[in-house]
Amino acid sequence: MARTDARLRQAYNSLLDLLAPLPIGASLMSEVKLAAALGVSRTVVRAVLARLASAGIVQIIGRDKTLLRQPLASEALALRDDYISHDALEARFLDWVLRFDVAAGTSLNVTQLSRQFNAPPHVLAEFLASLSQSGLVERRPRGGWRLLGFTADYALDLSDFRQVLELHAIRHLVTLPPAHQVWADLSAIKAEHLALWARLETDFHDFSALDGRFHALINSAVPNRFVTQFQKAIRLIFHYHYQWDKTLERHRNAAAIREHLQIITALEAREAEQAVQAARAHLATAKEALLHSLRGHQAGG
Amino acid sequence: MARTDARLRQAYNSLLDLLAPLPIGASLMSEVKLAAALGVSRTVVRAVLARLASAGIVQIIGRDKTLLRQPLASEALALRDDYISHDALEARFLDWVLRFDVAAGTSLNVTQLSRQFNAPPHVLAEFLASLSQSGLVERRPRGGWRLLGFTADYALDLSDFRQVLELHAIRHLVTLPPAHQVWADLSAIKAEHLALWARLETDFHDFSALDGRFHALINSAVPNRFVTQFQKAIRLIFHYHYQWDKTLERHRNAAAIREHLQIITALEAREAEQAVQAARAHLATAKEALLHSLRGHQAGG
DNA sequence: CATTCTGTCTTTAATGATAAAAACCAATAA
DNA sequence: TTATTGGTTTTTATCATTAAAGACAGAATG
Repeated sequence: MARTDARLRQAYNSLLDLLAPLPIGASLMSEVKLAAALGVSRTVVRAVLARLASAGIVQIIGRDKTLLRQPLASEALALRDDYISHDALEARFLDWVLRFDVAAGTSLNVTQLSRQFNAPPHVLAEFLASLSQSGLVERRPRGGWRLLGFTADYALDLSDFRQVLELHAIRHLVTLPPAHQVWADLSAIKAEHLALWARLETDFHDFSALDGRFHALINSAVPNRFVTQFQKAIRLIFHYHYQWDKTLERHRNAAAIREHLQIITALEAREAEQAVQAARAHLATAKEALLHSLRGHQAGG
Repeated sequence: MARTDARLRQAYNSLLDLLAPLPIGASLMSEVKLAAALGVSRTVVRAVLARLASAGIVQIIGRDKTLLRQPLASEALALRDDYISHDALEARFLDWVLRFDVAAGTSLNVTQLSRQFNAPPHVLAEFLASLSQSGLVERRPRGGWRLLGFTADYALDLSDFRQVLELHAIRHLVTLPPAHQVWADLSAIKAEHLALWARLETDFHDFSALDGRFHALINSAVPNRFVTQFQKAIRLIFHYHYQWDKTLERHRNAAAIREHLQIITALEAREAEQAVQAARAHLATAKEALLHSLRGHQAGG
């Protein structure tokens, strides 16, 4: 019917915790300070105080608020199982889309998704709207949404676009002065690559995270909000695919580390063209791996 | 309360128009065919037919639907003033934002915007969510939205990103075979430039549209959905700014036409580096013009 | 007298109820 | 068989309702 009072309940319980160590007869802070302490608005604080007063835990006379008795642990208000966060929704939805073998063009319905992901419908609608910008999903003319799906075609466009941005970042990077932070970071990540190389037999799974940070570092040379935004999306999708395609994983990661090191070496020598060539080769490998994982997944079901 | 019956009303009126030329006693099509003809679902058609029957305009016996009498013009159902379309909303909102009637950082509330733009609140929420991807607007932690605004910083990022994409498109374009459609289009648009040049004294306002088509053509060489999407956003924003900055407009457009022609000439000669240099110069000019229009507008209020 | 605090009121956003529309299936007429 | 319709279920768009946030003025405190 209306907004839930989850916020009130949470604030109530938090205040009970704050009250527990106080002696009986102690006076509470002002409403404004309580609001700041609990991280809620004064309206909520007043509702909480009224509820505490009617429970006989505090007495409110004028602006004096005194603790009448210790609250019982059982007096905490029950919290309904809360909805998941936006980030969790994004992760679970992408996981579902990227794993789910739906034909491109299937229609999504908000009601079912909201049940599936335990989120209110309007949150899902908002989320789908934000996804529509990246072309994974689109609005149907009258009602509902259509999943365009993560097709091979989409993956190709994504890889190509990634290459454009990343080669530009490489070209830009070599022009940065030696005092720039990126060179220190590059040196550090080079050491990490060498360290992982030494223990690759056992820890080859760690490469996925390292790969993500390496590419983020390269792109950080271009402080552009659009580059950053795309980098985030690309990283998410590549990361998810890495999780499935376990074929030749160790071998593939070893090759990728070698490629990364070639790029780093060329960058440190300020050899722009050499770095670009190395990056081009590496991105081609990554694109191939993405398409391979896609084919394997689609074939497997 | 619930969904509006605007769809029913529109279908009813359309069907009245279809019925008008028919003689009395004529039989109507089947529900499915009527639905196809009116562009609505069969449910709506059935509701319309029921309404026509109760108005005594048609008689429905079994599956025979016969026209009893000519409908009067006054029997059309009144349409409540309909909400604006999604595209219109986008145009009006961007117009509002880009004109800087609001300071960057102000919080937006859906209710007020929904009144201002005559759109239901949830449509506005959906629209804002889709905008959040392009970084013009962001969600506030608890409720509401914040307008990040079209700052000089944003314009710089946008111009830089545009340059990355467009230079890539240029480099790609020269590698396309002579039989490719783009060369014919390029030749055609070159002629348009020369034609506009001849009548520039009077028609310099036509340049804005030509500029948009020229850059769209360049980018069409790269058939990538992300490039296309960004091109659309960039075009929108540059277009809006062109509309205000009237200082030296004729002079500026003349310069831009010369720059365009230089790019085209270099492309037609397959001189990649020369084309890139010309494009770089032109994009620098465009960036300067954008920033200039921004400063002028901010100073003006 | 300045500052802090509270009571009251207004505005706004999240949520459930609900009507309209779409989709589906079985039955029936052609 | 094939096309059409009746009945039913599912889903979406819209609205009323309520919780939360915020603003303001007046009261209380130091």
